[in-house]
Amino acid sequence: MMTDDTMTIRQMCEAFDVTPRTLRFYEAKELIFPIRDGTRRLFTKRDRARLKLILRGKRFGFSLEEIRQLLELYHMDDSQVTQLSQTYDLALKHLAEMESQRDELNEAIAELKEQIAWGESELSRRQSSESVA
Amino acid sequence: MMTDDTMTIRQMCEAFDVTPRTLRFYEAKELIFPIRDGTRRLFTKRDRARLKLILRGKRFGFSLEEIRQLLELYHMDDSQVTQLSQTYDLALKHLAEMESQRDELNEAIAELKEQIAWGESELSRRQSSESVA
DNA sequence: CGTTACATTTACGTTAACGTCATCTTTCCT
DNA sequence: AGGAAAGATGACGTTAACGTAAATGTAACG
Repeated sequence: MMTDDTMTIRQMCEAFDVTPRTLRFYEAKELIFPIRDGTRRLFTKRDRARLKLILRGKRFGFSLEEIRQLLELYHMDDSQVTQLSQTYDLALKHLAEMESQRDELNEAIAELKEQIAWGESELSRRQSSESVA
Repeated sequence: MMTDDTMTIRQMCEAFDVTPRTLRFYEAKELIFPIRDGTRRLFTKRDRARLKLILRGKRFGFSLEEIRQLLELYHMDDSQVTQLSQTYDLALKHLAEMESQRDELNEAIAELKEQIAWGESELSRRQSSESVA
């Protein structure tokens, strides 16, 4: 098989819409761990799963460091499950944070919708009086 | 009345848990417009409403510049309603973004819950075998 | 009137998260 | 073989969002 399930840095960039710099940066920060083919990076399925979570975390406003810690929960090799309970606590904290963020977001959406409705009425008002002016 | 509905910078800081530097910074960036009593800043009800929206926007990962533009929708003096439709479009874009963010957040919450459940089962497994080891 | 206590302005410092060269191998293609 | 293309490694630059320190002003209190 040629497709031994790894991807080059270019393929990763296109697949996830990031730059090579970003991927190298994430590796330096120990968020992903591409294997090496000589000097080149090869990204595994695990790296892709992690990158997906990283990008999502970023959209939620988490820092890379926070994300790095959360990734420990998702990708725990059965060996170093030592800090599991600690990681578990962290996950619960994040869960609570995300749920409250969701609630607040729903609230904000409702308010924004109200404002938009007001804007719509204003727009139509101005349009109907336009011919008069 | 002593309480002419304005607050000092200290009161603001305690009320919103921010530093003076932050408030001055937001003023410099034209996100809030405290009035002056001589050289001192006095924050009005309008400033407080805006600050609340600013802090919320930040929690959702919006930049201060994005927030500044959104604030135009919430605080539009009937005079310069000129760019209303432009602002209105921006609000719709943000609404869509927020709704999609909410959906994704719900998805992430579900996944995180799954992981936490897995973590729980692992923890109990390790605990039951602890006496054996 | 002196001294705390809080404010203001100015300006340089800091951190996160990359961007942007410059330089050097490695690889692939004809 | 020999260039073009892709990848790697520094190293310095950049932006946002404040932090922090210095110098100064002013207001209230005993």
